[in-house]
Amino acid sequence: MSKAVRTRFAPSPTGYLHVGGIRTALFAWLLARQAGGQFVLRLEDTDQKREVEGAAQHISDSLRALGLDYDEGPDKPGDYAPYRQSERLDIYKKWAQKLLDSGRAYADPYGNEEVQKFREQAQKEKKAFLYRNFVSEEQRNDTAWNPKAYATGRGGVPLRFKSDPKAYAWHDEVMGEMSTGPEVVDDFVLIKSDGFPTYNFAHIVDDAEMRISHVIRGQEFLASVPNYLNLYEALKLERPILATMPPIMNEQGNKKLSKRDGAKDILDYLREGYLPEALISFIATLGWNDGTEQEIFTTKELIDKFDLDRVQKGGARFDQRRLLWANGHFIRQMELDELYELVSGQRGLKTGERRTESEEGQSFWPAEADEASEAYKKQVLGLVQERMKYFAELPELTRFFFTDLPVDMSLIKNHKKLKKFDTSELKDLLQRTENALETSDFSADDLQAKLNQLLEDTGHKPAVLLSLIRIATTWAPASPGLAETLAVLGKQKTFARLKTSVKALENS
RNA sequence: GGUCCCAUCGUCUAAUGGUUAGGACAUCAGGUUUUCAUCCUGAAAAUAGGGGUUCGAUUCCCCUUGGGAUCACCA
Repeated sequence: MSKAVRTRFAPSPTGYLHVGGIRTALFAWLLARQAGGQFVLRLEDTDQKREVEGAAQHISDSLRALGLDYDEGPDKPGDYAPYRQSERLDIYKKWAQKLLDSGRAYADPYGNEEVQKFREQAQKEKKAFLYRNFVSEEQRNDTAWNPKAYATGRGGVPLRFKSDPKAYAWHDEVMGEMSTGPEVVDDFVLIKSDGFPTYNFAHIVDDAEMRISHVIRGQEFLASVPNYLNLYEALKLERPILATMPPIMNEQGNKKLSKRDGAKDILDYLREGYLPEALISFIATLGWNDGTEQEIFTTKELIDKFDLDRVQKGGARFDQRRLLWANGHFIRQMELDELYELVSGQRGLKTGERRTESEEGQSFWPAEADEASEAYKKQVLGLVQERMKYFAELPELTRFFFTDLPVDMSLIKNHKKLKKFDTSELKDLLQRTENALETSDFSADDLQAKLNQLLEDTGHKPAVLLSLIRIATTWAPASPGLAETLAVLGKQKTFARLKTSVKALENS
């Protein structure tokens, strides 16, 4: 019988989450959900210096906003609580003692400065730095590590792992068969002088204690795996299934995507009106595909189809344009009522989940739409749905439906057809338009019929007449179809704008 | 420099010995009575290089080149 699937996402609370972290979390979550297992959030806050206030909340907000719900976590205690490493110091102490008892750990005889010198020496010799080359066997047997210094933050001496260097061959669910020689196994620090464990030690202990079945993480840890394998053996722990994710590269493709490269907070995408499901689909296909020609996946499909075997080994670049396309795709698929609620901030971006503070009640409508009725806004939204790539575009797409835009003659002067006409001719055409639409009931169908008649009567091409009317009634660089737009604007606004435009042409 | 990983259109990728090397994003050109977008049609666009193995290599092996990760009391 196979072990129950329990996966974890274990970030350190040092800031926000970007697509890289989210992808790791997503894949771990998918694995748990498809197997009916559990997904655990664990905070690796063992470096007090780097901890950022509010980061923990930010992380859980981000996961929740995307629908990556966790079964156990700092704010959702389960059988293996606590889920914050800073609250698990006793557990690491217990395991450290085991290593001391079995002679597999020792008190670090050197201070920081000395180690730094060793490192420089190794670098000068163009060799990889191996700590164990600088300690004697006698030093490595010094198990008189003072546990009293533990967690006091004062006068502590680091505890080192006494490694047993050997060659390893192991299987990685993504990378396949891996192998390394003994030269990469080293005596790393288990417990720092401040009494906190290192990641290298804490995660091994926690994954075992928490019964984690699959460890999914970025390739920055790949080189350390032999050390971990050595530690598993010393601890007599069964090792979990390992899966190494390829890096997500920046847009230039020359290094791993990072905050420095402008990798955005995933919540910023939500604030700009990207849909959680579009983000999920996009991020999942950054380094994974199901082998078919399907390009867009619902989260449900991902749970069904995701497979570590099909994760790429090489890095993939983050391509903003593809995300934009995916988001537009999801927006077009959406029911108008649902889209309206999201765009109007009537519900959080993630259905059925608690909204995060930052996005609660966020409306994307332009301020000018405040007084407009829901029915009116819905009609407007229906017209721009297929051209909106993300919600933050809504104001520029719809502002003219709610307020009169200033007359901008450059729209006519720069128009390739209209610029050839005298303003008096254009003015005349607008007046004929008024006459033609006077009897319309302002339904889109009837408007279209009247406009067709006008085209016939004036003998002008659509590119001339319809362009002119479109500009004169919106003064926007772009707008939806003319008949639909006028139908939504209504007779009153349409005529008011036509008159304004006639006057403007007279005065120009 | 040591160690490990990777290498198909600009980008994300399919094809795990036999295909005119497929799809999508982006780009360009046409079409859908105006604009922007959608949608449709079409175009251009790739197996890094060199050796093997094989009747036959994108695919297997080796070398070169290129790229990435790592070599912390950070994770």
